[in-house]
Amino acid sequence: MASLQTPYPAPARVPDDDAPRHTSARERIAARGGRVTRTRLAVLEMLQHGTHPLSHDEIAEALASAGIAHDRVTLYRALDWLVEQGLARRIAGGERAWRFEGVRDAGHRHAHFHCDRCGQVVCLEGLQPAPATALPSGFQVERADLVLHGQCAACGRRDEELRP
Amino acid sequence: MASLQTPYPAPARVPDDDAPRHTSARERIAARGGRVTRTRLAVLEMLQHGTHPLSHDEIAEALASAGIAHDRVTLYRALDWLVEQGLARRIAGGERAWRFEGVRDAGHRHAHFHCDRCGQVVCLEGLQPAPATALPSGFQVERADLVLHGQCAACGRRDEELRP
DNA sequence: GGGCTTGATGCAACATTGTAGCATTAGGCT
DNA sequence: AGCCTAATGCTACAATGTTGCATCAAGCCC
Repeated sequence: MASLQTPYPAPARVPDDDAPRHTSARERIAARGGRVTRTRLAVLEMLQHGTHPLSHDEIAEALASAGIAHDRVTLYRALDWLVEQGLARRIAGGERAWRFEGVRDAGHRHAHFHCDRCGQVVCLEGLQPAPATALPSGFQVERADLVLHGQCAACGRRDEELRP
Repeated sequence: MASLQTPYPAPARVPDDDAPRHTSARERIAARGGRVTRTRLAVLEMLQHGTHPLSHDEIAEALASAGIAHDRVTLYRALDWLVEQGLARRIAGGERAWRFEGVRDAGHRHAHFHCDRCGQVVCLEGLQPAPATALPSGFQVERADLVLHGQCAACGRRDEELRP
């Protein structure tokens, strides 16, 4: 009977990198043996400094307005690579599209809040799933995704203004 | 400061129906004022008796092999309607596609396990997110989705057989 | 610094999942 | 049995993601 210690176990596959906050995007990419290209660089920097998970679309838009030439497919592939290397994480939002956030501390995980009104996703530091109870025999958990759904503060305020 | 009692609060919008297990699919559909059509009937029965959440595709296939004529769009709409009426729930799996499960007890919610090998999703009775800690001010939670990812028992066994 | 190798890119074409509009069918009420 | 309209079935389209392949450029070697 496999019992589950915590839904947020140690990370599986991140190499020999503790990703201290001051490591530059350029160094982190090179450290994985990947080529440092303008797309990867810009995307990783964007994710590292972002305060909430970004969708492919949002990233593409930001790249465009930063004057960085890019192709839809290239961006998909860059994101895939970053996730594969443990430099970014993929979050299933409420919609079909994935969202991505930078990974600073490889061991650190947190829940997310998805606003069903505006679609915004925010990270919830300090909120984690419970130490889980038993799982059916033979099941092995690698990670847990906890997504809270509801209405964010901004949408709540907008609501109040409309009918106070 | 809004504080969060539990990530699985009481259900929001399900009408005056406690959906006891012995209520037939036909009755449950009619009780909501919907027309009892072969598609809705077959889908709801499938979801009610299913042991794990089904994808649109799986449902379509099952309908087809049961000889029930159906259109892709009709199935989407039937599922939408069932969810809207609180007779089914929509679960975001790891993939892009939604999965659906029947709602027996409206108040009852549970977590899900997604096998990253075979893609199967199973329901985890008795596993719920922790009583959550505080949320940023102004945030209102309506529901929480907890999805554990890893390897299911079947895939684990298959693995052992290959290299014991 | 210049050339080479191969990983990364850009493009075009395709796949999957889901929606919208609209004419037609059939559920269920009288 | 007939009527009204909710559901259906088509077609067309939108959004998101993937594959194949020719071309480019990162970074290694000299």
